[in-house]
Amino acid sequence: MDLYHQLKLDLQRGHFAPGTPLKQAEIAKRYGVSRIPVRDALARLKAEGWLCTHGKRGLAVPALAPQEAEDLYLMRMHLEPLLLERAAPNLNGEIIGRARDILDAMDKNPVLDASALGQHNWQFHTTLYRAAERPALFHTVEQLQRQCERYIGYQNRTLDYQSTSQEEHHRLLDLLQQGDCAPACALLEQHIAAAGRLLVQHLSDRQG
Amino acid sequence: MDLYHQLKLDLQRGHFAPGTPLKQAEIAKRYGVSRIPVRDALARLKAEGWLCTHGKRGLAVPALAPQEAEDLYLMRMHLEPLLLERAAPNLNGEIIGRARDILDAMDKNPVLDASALGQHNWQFHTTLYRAAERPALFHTVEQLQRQCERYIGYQNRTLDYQSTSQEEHHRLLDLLQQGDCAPACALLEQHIAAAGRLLVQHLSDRQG
DNA sequence: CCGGCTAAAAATGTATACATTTTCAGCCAG
DNA sequence: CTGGCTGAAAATGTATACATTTTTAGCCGG
Repeated sequence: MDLYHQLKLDLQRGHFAPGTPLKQAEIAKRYGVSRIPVRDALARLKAEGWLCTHGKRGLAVPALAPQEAEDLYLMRMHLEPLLLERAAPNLNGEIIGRARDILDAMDKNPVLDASALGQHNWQFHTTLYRAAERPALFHTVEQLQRQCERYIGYQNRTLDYQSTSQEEHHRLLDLLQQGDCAPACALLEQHIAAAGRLLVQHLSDRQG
Repeated sequence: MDLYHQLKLDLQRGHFAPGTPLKQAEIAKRYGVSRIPVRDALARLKAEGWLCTHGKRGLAVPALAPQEAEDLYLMRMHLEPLLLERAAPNLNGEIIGRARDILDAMDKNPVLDASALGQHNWQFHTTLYRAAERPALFHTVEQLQRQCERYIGYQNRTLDYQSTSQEEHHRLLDLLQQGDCAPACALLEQHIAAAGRLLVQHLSDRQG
C-alpha cells in the first residue's frame, strides 16, 4: 500500500488534529520516505478534500463541517440518479447479477466492520453506474463519494438503518431488472437523501 | 505566471497532440525547470481533467469527447441552480452591484477576445455563487467549470449567442434584485442548458 | 507594557543525482 | 515469417542537496 493510502487511513482515524499544519518533513520521517512522495500524496489528498490550505501556513486537516456533508449529499442526490438513468438501458443480466452478489455478500456476512460495509455499499452503486459509460459523470460522482468518506469515517451506523438501506438496495435492483427506470431513479434519490439526513444528524449530535 | 498556468494555456491552444504521451523531461526542458515542478503541475492538470493516464504509458491529452461536454453541462445545469438558490437570500446591494459592473464591462468592451469574455462571464456567475457561502458546492461547481474550459477553448462563440447570453444575465440579475429566487434559478438552468446545447453542437459540427 | 522590526530558524519549493520500472528494438527459436 | 525473449535505452519514481520563502523569537523604540 502506498503512501497516499496510508495517509488517508491515518486521516480517517483522526490521527492528525484538525487545524494544525502538516509538515512535509515530519510526515516523511514518520513513514520513512523522502519529501517528494509526501508532496505527491498531500497534493492528491488536498484535491480530494481531505486537506486544505490554511492561508500560507501549509496544509491542514479541515474541521468536520456538518453543512459540508449536507451539501455533498445534496449534490449526490441530484447527480447519481442522472447516472443511473443513463445506466439503466445498458443493465444486462450479468451486471445485475454482479450487483446482487455484492448485496448477498453484505447480507450473509453480519460481522463486516463499518469500513468493509461502506466499501461494499459503494461497490454496489458503482457496479450499476459504470454501465452508463459516462466517464465525466461517473468521475464527479466518485469524487463526491470520496469526499463523503471523510464524514462517514469509522462511525457505526445504526443497525436498523443498515437494514433499511439494504432493503432499498434490493428494491432498487428489482425495479431495474424489470426495466422500471424512472421509479428506480426516484428511489435512488430518496435513498441518498435518507443517508445524508442520517449522517448529518449523527454529526450534529456528536458536535452539539 | 507559474508552470501550471503556462501548461494549461498550451493545452488550451492544442499545443500537444491528443493521445501522444507527455514526457516530464521534455516539458521540463521546454520550460527551463526541473522535473519536480513539472510533476506537480501535471498532477494538478490530471486532477482537473486536462490530462489522463493512458495505461502505464504516462499522461496524455485526452481527445475531445462531445459527450463529455454534454455531461459536464448536464451536471452544471443541476448543481448551479442549487448554489444560486442558497445565495439568493444573501445577495445584498453591494454584491448585485459588483455583478452588474462585470456585465457592464462586458457590454461596453466590444473587442474583448473570447478568452477574456469567458473569464468575465465566469466571474459574473461566481460573484453570485460565492454569496451562498457553501464551500463544498462551490468547489464542485468550480471544478466542473474548469473541466468545461477544455471544451470552450478559444472557439469564437457566435455573436448572436453572446448577446442572448448577456440578455439572460441581465434578466437574471433583475430577478434576483427583486427577490424572485425561484424564477431566477429556473432561468439559470435554462441559461446553462442553452450554453451546453450550443457548445455540443459546435463540437459535433467540427468533428462531423 | 506593547507594537513593529530584524535576523535566525524552519518550512516549502526546486535542482541534481540515483534507483526502479517500463518500453522497445533486435535476436533467436519455432 | 511470426511470436516471444532479452538487454539496452528511456521514462518515471525517489532521495539528497540547495534556494527561496515564510515563520517566529528576540530586541529595540515608543
